[in-house]
Amino acid sequence: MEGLLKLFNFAAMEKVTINDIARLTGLSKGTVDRVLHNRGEVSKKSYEKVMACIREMGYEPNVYASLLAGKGKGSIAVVLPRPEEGSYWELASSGIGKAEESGRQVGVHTQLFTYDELSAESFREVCAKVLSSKPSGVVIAPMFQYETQVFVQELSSRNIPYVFVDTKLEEPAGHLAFFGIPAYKSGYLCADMLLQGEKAKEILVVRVMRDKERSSDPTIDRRAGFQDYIREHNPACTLRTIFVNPIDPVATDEALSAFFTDFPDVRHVVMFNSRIHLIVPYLERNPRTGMHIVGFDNLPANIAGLKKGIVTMLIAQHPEQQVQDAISTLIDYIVFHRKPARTENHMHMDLLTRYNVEDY
Amino acid sequence: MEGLLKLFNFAAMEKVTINDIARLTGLSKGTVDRVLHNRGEVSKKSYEKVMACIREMGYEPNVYASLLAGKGKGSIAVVLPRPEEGSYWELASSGIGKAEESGRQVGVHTQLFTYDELSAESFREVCAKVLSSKPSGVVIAPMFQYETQVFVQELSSRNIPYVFVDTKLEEPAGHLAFFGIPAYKSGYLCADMLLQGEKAKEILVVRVMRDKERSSDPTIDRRAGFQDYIREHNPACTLRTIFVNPIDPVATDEALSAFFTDFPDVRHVVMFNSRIHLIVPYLERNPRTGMHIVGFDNLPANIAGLKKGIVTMLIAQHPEQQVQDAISTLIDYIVFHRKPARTENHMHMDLLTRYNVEDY
DNA sequence: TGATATTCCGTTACCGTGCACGGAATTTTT
DNA sequence: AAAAATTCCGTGCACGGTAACGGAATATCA
Repeated sequence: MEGLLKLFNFAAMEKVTINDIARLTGLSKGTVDRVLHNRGEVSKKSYEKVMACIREMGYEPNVYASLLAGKGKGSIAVVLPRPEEGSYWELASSGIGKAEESGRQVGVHTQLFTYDELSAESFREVCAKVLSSKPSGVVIAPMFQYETQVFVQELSSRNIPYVFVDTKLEEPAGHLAFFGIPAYKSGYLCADMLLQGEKAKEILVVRVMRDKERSSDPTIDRRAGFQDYIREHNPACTLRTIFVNPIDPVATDEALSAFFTDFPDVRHVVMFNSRIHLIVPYLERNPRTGMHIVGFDNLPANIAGLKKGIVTMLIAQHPEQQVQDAISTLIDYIVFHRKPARTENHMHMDLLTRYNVEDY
Repeated sequence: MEGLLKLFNFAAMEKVTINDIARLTGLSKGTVDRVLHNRGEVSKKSYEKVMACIREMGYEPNVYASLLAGKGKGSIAVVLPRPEEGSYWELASSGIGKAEESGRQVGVHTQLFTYDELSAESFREVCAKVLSSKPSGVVIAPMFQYETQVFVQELSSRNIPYVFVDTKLEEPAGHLAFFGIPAYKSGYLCADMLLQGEKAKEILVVRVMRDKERSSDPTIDRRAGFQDYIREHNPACTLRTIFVNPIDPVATDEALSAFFTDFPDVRHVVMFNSRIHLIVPYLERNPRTGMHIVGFDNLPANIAGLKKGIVTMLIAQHPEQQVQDAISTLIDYIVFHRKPARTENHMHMDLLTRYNVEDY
């Protein structure tokens, strides 16, 4: 048989079909199909023969024929924090749209599930909903370590593949892939971009006050990376922190005003979350020359700040790209049975200035 | 009929097939297929009826069925300058690989044609070869305005779609799309990145001497953008130019050495082509502190210079992405009959530093 | 008017897989 | 050993579209 197969392999060359396998093994395509999807009702002998032949001939199923013949391929659940208007998570959600398009063609549709990013309880509820929707794949932006752990265990036991975006669990889990940026490094980069090889005496770090329950927060690592850079390259520099209230612009303005009367010489400002736009209105009304202001993420409001010339640079994580890639990866896995090239995908940290932001 | 169709449209909702159209028009799917690919042999009356019905029902062909039934879809020719080792065009060529993968699945294969970027004659020869290969689509990186003009006219007359990368013709042509970065703006951006809001007294502009025949050169516009930025933001600054020989490292070192003995205070260096790596060896052996060095393109050698800390920043055009997008666009058009969203695609100018270059 | 072109259109056999159905081959039961 | 239960496997249709083939309807010619 060996010889015969080799011969055939050479002759057929291009594309081996299920019929070829059937003919070569002396079985029918029905049987071949059964072993391909190993759904039983095949004798051990036949099974081995078919498997050998498949390997020998390098058979690869024709995806298009399969798609044409098959029914729907199920749905993909995307689990994200509930997006507020113009927020980071709204940007992330927007990635679903494009992925949905390509998914629809292969009979996969995408469903968004959102939870309150401050409440582990709401996350648990949403997980239950997701499970009862019987998805064939799940994309998760995890905020709560423990709850997520429980959730993915359940997914594993049901053989449902899942992909993390933005953050992943600390313990190595059975995730199909992860898409995000390295938080620590992004902070390091941020410092480099802020200082540009110069020295600064003082830097203003603006933080938002939030009593959030979430247990994994990339801004913590980001701040660590930033501080390490300063320690290494500019140890004489002082970091001065103020807190602002994201839902109270007046208080924010007052806080900034107070700061700059106390420290009028500060020229460098940084924020580690996606809300650098919060400080734009104040600086627009109270312009200061020679400012270097660096923030994160390509939110519309941030980009507006960039174009106005208030914000010097944004480091973009492109969350929309992350969820898009995550969904594509799942589709590839579910429909085409292809595993992603890499499990951990550290996405490129994009640097945005007023001069390169136009072209996306 | 109007009413009936509306009704059906509502009822069918999800996916309209060619059989539905046939049934609704009282014709056979053979006829419907003929109008869909307008290959004649259909009476005007039937043609109109089918077209109306298609529009009414929002019919979209099932790509997978089509792919399954159809034969090969032909080939795409990619016309680029012959890549030297580690050059810009080698990077561009590498984009073919990934596109080839997705193309193969739909029965389209990609073929690379290269010409000598210094010889219009060789370009003409290659064009002839391309035509005789009867491609169903062409990607062109044009160097010679006139010859390209002639070539695309020929393509047009044969109804072969073509896409430009890197540069396009000055006169609006019938190209399906263009992928590249805005040259002038990239120079402007480059100046902004080099100075970072500071002032400089002098800037070294390094150029290569090449007596090339090519008639469209993006580095010219790039230099213009750079100069305009300087004029606007830093008019007191002097640009000092030296020329280096790309194939003679020793002479390059001497030129740099001579320059820095004459002007030891210069801290800013820029090159407008993709060869910033040429000056890396000298600066590695003769380190100077506080240097700001900006160049273009993510060539391996340039990235190495970045990682060593010699080059401060690279502005990447990602030519590999450009040709990949170009090929995808052609495939979309040839196979799926979809036109690209935009004809002119100004790609994002990516800013690379030593801290964000790791993750591609 | 009958013969011959020409235009137009329906039929049909694929493309490669998925899957239901029923039947043959084999084993277990009585 | 015949009947019943299993195990195993082949057949055939469906999926939506392509395109060759040949025939019906109409137009053109003698």
